[in-house]
Formats: sequence, structure tokens, C-alpha cells
Amino acid sequence: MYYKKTCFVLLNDFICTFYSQYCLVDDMIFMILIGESSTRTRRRRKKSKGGEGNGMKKRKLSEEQVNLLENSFSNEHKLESERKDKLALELGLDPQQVAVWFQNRRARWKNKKLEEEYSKLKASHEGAIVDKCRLEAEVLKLKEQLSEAEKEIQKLSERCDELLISSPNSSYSIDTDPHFHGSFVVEGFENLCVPEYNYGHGMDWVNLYNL
DNA sequence: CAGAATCGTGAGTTACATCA
DNA sequence: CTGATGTAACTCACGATTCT
Repeated sequence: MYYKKTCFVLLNDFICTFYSQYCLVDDMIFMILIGESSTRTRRRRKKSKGGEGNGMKKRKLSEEQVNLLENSFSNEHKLESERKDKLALELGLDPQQVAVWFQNRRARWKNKKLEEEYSKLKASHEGAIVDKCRLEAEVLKLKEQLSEAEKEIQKLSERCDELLISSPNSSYSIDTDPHFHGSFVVEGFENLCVPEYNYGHGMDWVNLYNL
């Protein structure tokens, strides 16, 4: 049986090759599809006028048939030979039709699954973008706060300089005042630890905490 | 073991039916 | 009537299994 089918396919291949070479294209014969995108050649099915010709007229499966097929598909996506024959008998269809239906149904199922997966990934991606925006806004806000703090420190530093210049002979000096040894505290920055060696004019230490 | 035949399947395509 | 869409049917390639 398959031998006959193979012979038919081979014969078709021969006919197609022949006609493609000699460009004898007729509505009643197969044509060769020469695709640019594909390396392999495909036979183009001829249009069946009124359901005659090589193939049976395409007919829609009844609701009952589809329901039964769907039921069977939900149980098992693969179709063994026995099940195929049994289903075909039950549905009054050709086993080949059942096989084709399962084949197409698997393709549809796969497409649907891909679409669902894509939707999930898209939603997750959009969520990540929202998070990113929120974090960027937070970073901006923190940078502003830091800038304000720097300005405040700068002001204090300048004030210290002024005090030193205005009273050079005063016994009240940074060197002698124990309050200026070690770290000092700026209002609102109690937890900020300033290194002892660098509380002069420079703001370099601040950069240590810069983002 | 090699090669041919057979079978099942995925991927891609075509043609037809249906609907807005 | 027409274009879009869904789907049955088809083609091809390929891997696995069976046969010779």
C-alpha cells in the first residue's frame, strides 16, 4: 500500500520536475512553487473546482465530532494508531482525517501556549520597567538630599573660617577647643561619621558618601 | 550490519468556508 | 464584494522502527 503511495509521490515529483523545466503549467496539474526563502521546492495544490479533482471537498466537522475530538485531545495529545482508528470509527471519519485534525490541533495548542508565554513575559517586563522608574526617582530624590547636606556642610565650614579670621588672638581656637577634636555633628546628620584628619576646607570626605 | 521501506510528526503552506 | 480569520488538507523533511 505504501509502496503505491511512494510510487505516486515519486511520479508526482517527476511530473513536477518535468513541468517546472518546460513551464507547462495547467490548472489541472500540479505546479512547482519556487520559493526564494526556502531551498526546497513545493508542489502547489491545484484549486479544486467544486470538490472534484485530486482531493475531497473540504468540509467542516460537526460540533459533535469536534467535541469528541477535543475531549480525546484533552486526555492525550498524541494519537496512537489504535485510538485513531477507534475515534475514526466513532466519528464516521477517515483515520487520516483524525490524524490531520490532531496534527493541526497540536499546532494550535502550541501557538496558544507560545502566546500565553509571551503575555506573561510581557507583563513581567512591564512590571520591571515600572520598578526601574520608581527606583530612578528614588535615586534622584536621595541625590537632592545629599546635595542639600553638602551645601549645609559647606556653609558651616565657611562659618568656621570666618570665626578663625575674625578672632586670631582669641584663646578659643580649634586647636585648643576639645569640641573640635574628633568628629563633629551637623544637625540632622548625627549618624554621619567624619574622619578626624579632614575637617578643614575640603569636601573630599563627602565624596566618600556620594552615589 | 546496511540499506530500503514504513510510519509518525513538526513545520510550513494552500485552499476553502465563514464572517464582519 | 472583499479582506481577515480559522481550519482542513496537503507537502516536505526527518527521526525512529521494522523489514529484507
